Amino acid sequence: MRVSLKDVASHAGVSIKTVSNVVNDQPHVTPAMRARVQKSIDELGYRPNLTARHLRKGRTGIVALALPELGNPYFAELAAEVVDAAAEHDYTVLLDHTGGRRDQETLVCQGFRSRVIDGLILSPIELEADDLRERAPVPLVLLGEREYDLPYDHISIDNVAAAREAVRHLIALGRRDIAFLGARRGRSQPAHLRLRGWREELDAAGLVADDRLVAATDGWGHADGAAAMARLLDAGHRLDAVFAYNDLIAIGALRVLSERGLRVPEDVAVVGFDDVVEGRFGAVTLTSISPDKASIARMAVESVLSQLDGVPRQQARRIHAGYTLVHRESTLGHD
Amino acid sequence: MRVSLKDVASHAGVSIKTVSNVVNDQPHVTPAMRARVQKSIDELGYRPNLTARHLRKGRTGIVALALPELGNPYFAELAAEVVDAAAEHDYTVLLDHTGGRRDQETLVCQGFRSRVIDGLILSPIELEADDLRERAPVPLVLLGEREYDLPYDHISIDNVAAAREAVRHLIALGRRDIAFLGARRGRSQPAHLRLRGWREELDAAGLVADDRLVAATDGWGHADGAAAMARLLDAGHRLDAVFAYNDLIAIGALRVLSERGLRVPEDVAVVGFDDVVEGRFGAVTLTSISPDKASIARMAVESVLSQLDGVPRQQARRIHAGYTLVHRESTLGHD
DNA sequence: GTGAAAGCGCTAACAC
DNA sequence: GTGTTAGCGCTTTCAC
Repeated sequence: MRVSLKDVASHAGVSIKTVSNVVNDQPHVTPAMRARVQKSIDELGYRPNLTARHLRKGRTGIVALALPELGNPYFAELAAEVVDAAAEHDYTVLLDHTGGRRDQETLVCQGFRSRVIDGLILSPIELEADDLRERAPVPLVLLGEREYDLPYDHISIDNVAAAREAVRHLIALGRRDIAFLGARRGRSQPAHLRLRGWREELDAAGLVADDRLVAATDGWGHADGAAAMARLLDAGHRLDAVFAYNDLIAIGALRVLSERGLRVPEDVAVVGFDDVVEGRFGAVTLTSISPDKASIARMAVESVLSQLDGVPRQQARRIHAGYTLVHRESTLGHD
Repeated sequence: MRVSLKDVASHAGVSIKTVSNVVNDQPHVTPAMRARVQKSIDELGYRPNLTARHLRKGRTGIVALALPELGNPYFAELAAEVVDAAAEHDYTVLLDHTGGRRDQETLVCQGFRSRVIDGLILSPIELEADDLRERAPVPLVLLGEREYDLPYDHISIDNVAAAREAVRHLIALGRRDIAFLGARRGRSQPAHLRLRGWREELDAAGLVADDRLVAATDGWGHADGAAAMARLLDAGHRLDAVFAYNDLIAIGALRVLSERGLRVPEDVAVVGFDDVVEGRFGAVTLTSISPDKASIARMAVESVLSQLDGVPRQQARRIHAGYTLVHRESTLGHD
């Protein structure tokens, strides 16, 4: 049977309160008393029951992280950062994956597990503002590209600016026919941010943003990128560069390009988004937008914890994390 | 303020117990009563406090998964499977990463968070048997390649057999000088299983297991594989095949091979281990041992839950999950 | 500085 | 079928 505070108290011949004081490092305990209690704790092998503590304090020390999919290394790398950031505040992370499905995302927000987590960090894909009409039962922070007009903090990089920088880089290389891979198929959202950045930068450069060079995908994996690239090539449109929604799509495209005998970057330059490790080790390393994952994670955790301490946000904060464009072979050529 | 069972009870004009019965779907409640209580629940927006429930029941509904690193897609993919497997039993997953460091692994086992989790699934790297001398405070299941003589279930594929199959495949291709990439540098463990499989199969085929063709690495990432491959090539040993400890190392090696102008598989055939998605989309797709991640995850969760229901294991079970060798371009040649 | 007692929200005897 | 009550292990006033 497990040993409780009470057991320690009677073993040490003191009251529960005193033991509690020792356990919680309260100041007003005499050193002698502290030593005596500590001895009992050690002998009995006492360990505090966190569930009970949490019930009492109203906090669990757990924050949930709900991501579309762990299989995508970007999210996996981000999850690792969140775990670290949370650990710095003595918080642990409960992991969910929603599959990017609206029902799952809604469920997670509306208090699924609400009483066992202190807060939620969510990276939504399909979630709509309506799904969040009623206030989330715990502090909530949103991550990622989707934007909502809701009173929740939202942390992301400036997707439009980042996309523009990627396209600008391609244009500077002399490319003119720049495809976009990874527009969402069948989503209501009119133009997501990275696609908008692609369009804006092309417009700004006086080039045409040719919709025939926009390839939609069902998902965001390698296979989706490969399929989209193949479709574009099969359609016979001229193109000399590709800007992909993310690295996985870009890498899928790279594969098809090589199968078709097209050289990267000579024939087609490619830029991805996310800077996943995998992009640094292909036959052609991938130029990519590199979001500052560590600071995204840190800010997300801090947002949750500050909401926990203070009043719930009336006003959403839109926080932009940093990013850089990392130049690699897919736009530079081999050394 | 949050609404509790008591609030619902007084609102509906019934006792707490009745509300509890409704919430927990107990059989003996009249439909009329059930409807009335449900109405109050809905109006008040009641949601059960899981912490309190768990304190009472002694279970939290949470199982921890401690992995070396999420950045490695194998672990990320495995984590996703564990989340799914746990969900089928209405369990959720608390994620940890240990960084493969012994102190972290020990901490996790010895009850770090023990009172808030019902069980632990751990994939150890550096952990030694001594670190587990005193019984873990919750049901524990071990995953992965490390083997211990301890009373805990251990789930993995048959690493020796799988490695032998990989090497056998290489030999069948006519390769004779088969390198092993990814032996652990500076670890006490004399021969880990995949290395042993490499050696055994070479012996069985009457070939020499040349230790000069064994390249140690510090870690298990792309960069480690690239460095090891480069070292081997620089040393000038003749080799016509590579068997890597995992896919990431193999992919790093692939990169170096291509930089050096060596063709895969014509000059050097390569086999990896893990079958991560990434290996299916490189310029050269990667032949790999594919562990049945879903069943590993399922068995791990089931082991924890069965220990929770029954008596703690006196006898460890060593469970082997299935695997297959997936043939791809790195040993087959382009189509 | 230390002790006694209340109560966090829930479940499960047991009584009605 | 439904109500009453004790108590899971802890923290926290409030006395002493």
